[in-house]
Amino acid sequence: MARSVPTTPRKSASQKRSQATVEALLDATARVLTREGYDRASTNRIAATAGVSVGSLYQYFPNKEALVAALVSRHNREMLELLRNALKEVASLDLATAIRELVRAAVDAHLVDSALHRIFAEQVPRMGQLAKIEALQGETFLLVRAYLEQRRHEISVRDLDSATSICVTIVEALTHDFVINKPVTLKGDRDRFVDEVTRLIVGYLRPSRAAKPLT
Amino acid sequence: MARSVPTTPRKSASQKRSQATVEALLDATARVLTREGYDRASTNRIAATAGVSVGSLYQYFPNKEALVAALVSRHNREMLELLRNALKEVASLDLATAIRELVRAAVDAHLVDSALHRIFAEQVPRMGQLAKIEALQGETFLLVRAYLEQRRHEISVRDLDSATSICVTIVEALTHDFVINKPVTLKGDRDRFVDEVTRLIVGYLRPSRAAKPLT
Amino acid sequence: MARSVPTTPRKSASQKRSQATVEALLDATARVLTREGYDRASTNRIAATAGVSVGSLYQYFPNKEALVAALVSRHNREMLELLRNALKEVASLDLATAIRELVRAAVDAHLVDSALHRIFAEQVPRMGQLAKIEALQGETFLLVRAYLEQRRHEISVRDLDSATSICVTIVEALTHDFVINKPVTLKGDRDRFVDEVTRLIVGYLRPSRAAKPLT
Amino acid sequence: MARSVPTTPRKSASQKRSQATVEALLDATARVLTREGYDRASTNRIAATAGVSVGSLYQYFPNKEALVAALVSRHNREMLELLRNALKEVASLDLATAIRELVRAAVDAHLVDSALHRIFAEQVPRMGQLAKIEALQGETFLLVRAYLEQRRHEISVRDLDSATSICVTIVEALTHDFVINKPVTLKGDRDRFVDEVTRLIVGYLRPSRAAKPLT
DNA sequence: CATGAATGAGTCTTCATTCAT
DNA sequence: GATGAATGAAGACTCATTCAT
Repeated sequence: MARSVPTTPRKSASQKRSQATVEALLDATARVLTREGYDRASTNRIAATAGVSVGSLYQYFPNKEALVAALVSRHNREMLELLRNALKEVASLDLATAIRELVRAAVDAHLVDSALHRIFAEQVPRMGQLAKIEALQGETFLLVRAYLEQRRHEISVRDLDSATSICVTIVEALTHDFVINKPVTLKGDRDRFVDEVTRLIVGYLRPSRAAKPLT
Repeated sequence: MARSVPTTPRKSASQKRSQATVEALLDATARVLTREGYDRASTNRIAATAGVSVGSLYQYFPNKEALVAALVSRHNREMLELLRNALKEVASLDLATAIRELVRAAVDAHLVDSALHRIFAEQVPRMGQLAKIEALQGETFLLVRAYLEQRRHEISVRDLDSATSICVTIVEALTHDFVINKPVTLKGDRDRFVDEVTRLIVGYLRPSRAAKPLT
Repeated sequence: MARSVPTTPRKSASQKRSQATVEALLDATARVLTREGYDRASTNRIAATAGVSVGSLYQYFPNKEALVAALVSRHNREMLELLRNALKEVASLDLATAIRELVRAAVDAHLVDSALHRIFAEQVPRMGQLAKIEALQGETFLLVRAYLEQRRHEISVRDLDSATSICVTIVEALTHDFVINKPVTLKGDRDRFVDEVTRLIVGYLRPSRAAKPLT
Repeated sequence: MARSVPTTPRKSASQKRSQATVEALLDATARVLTREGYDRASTNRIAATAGVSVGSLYQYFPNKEALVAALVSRHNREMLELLRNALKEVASLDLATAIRELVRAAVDAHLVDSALHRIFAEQVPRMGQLAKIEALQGETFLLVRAYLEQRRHEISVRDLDSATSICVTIVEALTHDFVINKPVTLKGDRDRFVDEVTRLIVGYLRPSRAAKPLT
């Protein structure tokens, strides 16, 4: 495909141009999405916001869904990055401290672009290729599951899979609620929130034998 | 909403017919919503499904949003009803058993019409319906909060508001996930699911003093 | 579907209205098609020309293709009508005279709306449901075939199917050419044209035994 | 079109490259046209298929129309070539045998690239290409007319122009139908088809005196 | 009150063509 | 000359809503 004499700068120049366009489109999508909501985010509006023609948009994304999917991917990648880093830094700590740090990281992740995250959670139809949203959950599951595996000796639940799934769902839900709705009861008190969630998770993973009969 | 004490039989008759039409429209909305998704649920399609003209639809609902809002309300009422009943039946039981029953009720509530519930959760917030959904959360919060208050002596958390909020959010998220996504790890094993969630909640509300140093 | 008290005038009124709209759309399609050509005939333009909104167009025709197909149908029906009448009037005549009249009818048929016919022949893509264009050929084939069958004794070709097919194709092609291109050689001389074609066809169907060795 | 006597080798080399590009573009156009149809044959797609950039396409052809026109020309040239050859080989034969060979040649001509020919016949007239197509008809007319002139003594029709026009139109129509639609009645039986058409034409050009009163 | 035909703004998407590199 | 990114006008089609009957 590359013809003769395609001086690298040329190719790289056009590559850079393309990439800039794509970047601009994703940014515009995020902006329009958060400012106008999913339904009012038309491809024309997005292109205009990106300072690009609709034609260019369709040069890079086959349809609106793909565009949003790409943005979701990018956002997910950013959030996962935070989780990965947190897991690294936490590797040698004891469970409780580690969990606390991880919860803190979860809050940070949700703060990356909470408005956008809210749109994703509330408005983007989970259909077709947009199932990518769930992919985040999948990756998260695997990372957390690996971590817990490694801390197996500090954990007393039997089924690690279920436990992982539960923890991930819980932290996601609570963090989301905390960041998005700022629940009246914890309004902004981030430390108390982290404490509370940590206690919840640790209590679940490492129930003291003293835990009384449930019947 | 239902006018009280219909005076003349004639009036009541027409009221009954109206009521039936409204009912038919809501049913049709639910059907179309679950079968076609929010985006393809047009008022024309809904009216057709209800066996009514679009004109009639607009006789009863000023716009599409109001129609969906009414359906959300109806659905919420049904789910809350289950919760209220469960709370009554559970009043005299000890905390752990009670929680178990309440979790079970939560699953039942999500099974009332899980497909519809999914649509509401994933697509409806696009509209101004957040209010309605939050209203459900609000009512739920109040009911649960009242129940926990009454069991205060069995609960060792300090801030009952936070605890309520956390419990409600958790149960909602886990139940939703369980019903909608049938997580691989618990696929369909409802009893194990209920056990696990119960243990989680009880452990959180009534931590054994034995829960030792986190460091 | 019919509700109570739908006084026939009402129903018929709206039926009349609908029908008028459909008629207007088909007329507009013909006009736009002949004036602008197939490619420039957009649904919006057609609707505008019909004095109707695009929405109405799509109320009656699922897409542009269907609209054109309906017009083709209508046009075909008109042309076939002429053929049917001619066949009736010709039933008792001898073959040669009959053929002459039929050729004349073919010319008339092509003159019904020759501009439109030209567009159909030259510009309408023969794809999808537009295969209806060929349906005309099919019906024509059957009618002519039936006629020839009935005149079997005056015809000396062996395979009546082939003969029918050939006659139909020939007459269509020549008539089309005559009407559309007014070939220099016969410019407008309709009687000479009819004579010539008649001689051609009759010579083919009823070759005199005297026809010399072809080898 | 090919410049004559390329002087310098260098120039000739680049000319050869240009020529190759043009050839590639025409081939690609034919491929895309037959595979996708006229409507979906975009210049971008054609360029891509040719392994060339759109820019290059526009270097050689001012617009899409010119590109298709060139392809039509090439195709016409190929078909005419077959006709010319057939006329040469047939020069000394008697009329009936000659006609038979010419009809055979017509079928061959239509088989050169029948898919492409179909597209030209059905879709291309949409553009200004009618000229090109009529040019083919024109050339064909002249060639055939010259041939018939030369066989004047074997032909008993009066107006040779009309006769030529009719023969050309007939053979084109029948052959086209035979090749494209494979009429049920003659499905694939090429020899019978050629026989039949030959009989038709010869009967028309050389009617035996025995052909009786038409009245 | 019911009906359903009509409306038309607004969406997504394509494609011939240009032009900076 | 070649490249291919960018353009934007234009087209097909949908749908919430209105209103004459």
